[in-house]
Amino acid sequence: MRNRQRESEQQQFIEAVGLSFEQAGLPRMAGRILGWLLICDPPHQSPGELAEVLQASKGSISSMTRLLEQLGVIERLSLPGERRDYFRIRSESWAALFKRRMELVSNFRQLADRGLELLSEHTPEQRQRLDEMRNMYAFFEYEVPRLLERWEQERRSQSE
Amino acid sequence: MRNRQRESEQQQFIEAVGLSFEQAGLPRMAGRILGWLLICDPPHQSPGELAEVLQASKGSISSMTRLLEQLGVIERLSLPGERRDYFRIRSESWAALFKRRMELVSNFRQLADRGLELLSEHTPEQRQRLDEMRNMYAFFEYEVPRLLERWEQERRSQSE
DNA sequence: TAATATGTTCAGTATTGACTGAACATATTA
DNA sequence: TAATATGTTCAGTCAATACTGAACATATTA
Repeated sequence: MRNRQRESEQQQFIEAVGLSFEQAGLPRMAGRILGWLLICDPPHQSPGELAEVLQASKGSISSMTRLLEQLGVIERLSLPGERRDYFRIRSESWAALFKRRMELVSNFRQLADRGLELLSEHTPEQRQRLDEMRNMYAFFEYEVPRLLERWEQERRSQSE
Repeated sequence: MRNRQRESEQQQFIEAVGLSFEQAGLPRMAGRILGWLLICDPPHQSPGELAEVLQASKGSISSMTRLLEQLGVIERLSLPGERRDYFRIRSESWAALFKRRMELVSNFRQLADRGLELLSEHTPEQRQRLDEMRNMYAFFEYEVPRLLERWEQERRSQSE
């Protein structure tokens, strides 16, 4: 009966996902929820179950699931004949997260443009810093969505 | 004499960069420093000048410039015959920042692998969530460095 | 050597925001 | 209707950390 060991490994995995989420700038508890939803059986869990497994308050589970839902990472699931709600990971979750992150890139490109307006009367040398910033973020702003499309295509052909 | 207006616009730009930096998970003051270094004249500034313009303590300037230096975003500059140090933006700054961010992608791919080990005895259906996560992050872990290379090439050909 | 100019360290403060837990809402069953 | 089961809201707590400011370090000039 290696159940203890297995549970401990699961807990460690959950914490690791939590920490990574925190590094990405999201609340740790949101990461913990996601960590558990990645390995739990069945793959859908009720708020109550989440609170118990993660030893968190119901309030925290409620607000973090709301956040994850808004981010497009999880979805709510209601089963016929059951009054409880469930959450599970959306299949597009990671692409959704990635897209959200890419908004920052667009934001930085806009900042560069704004800076260039400020220096509109200045010499090319003065503007070079902002030109480089702008060019690079514009490049990624254009190319990353294309990369995502390529990924979607590959995924589609994989699942056939 | 529209000097007041100009200064106010500069301050607003600095704050905007600060806020964007904060959204990206870095200290706001680091963003402010970068914001000013993007538009200042001359493009290099001493810690003292930074503290004055940004109305920040010398301590904060000292630790934030250290951080930005470690991140590869700015570099220290000492001019002959001057005892003061200066900071300016590195030309590779944005690529350096971007690469740093991409470490998170690699991290998430590794997490997915770790999860898959935990579910090594489970059915393909059970493992699907983690498979998708792994596949997507592995895709970007591979492709984004290629994109960065393409960018470096374009940049080189631009500056010729 | 003292006086000045410059920069760093670090202990302490202040602020932000994640998280808790109790009160409240809603639905279901008896 | 009361009793139970479930979920949300929100005021308050706590911890992490960005930032300040004073003490300290270092270098330069007189």
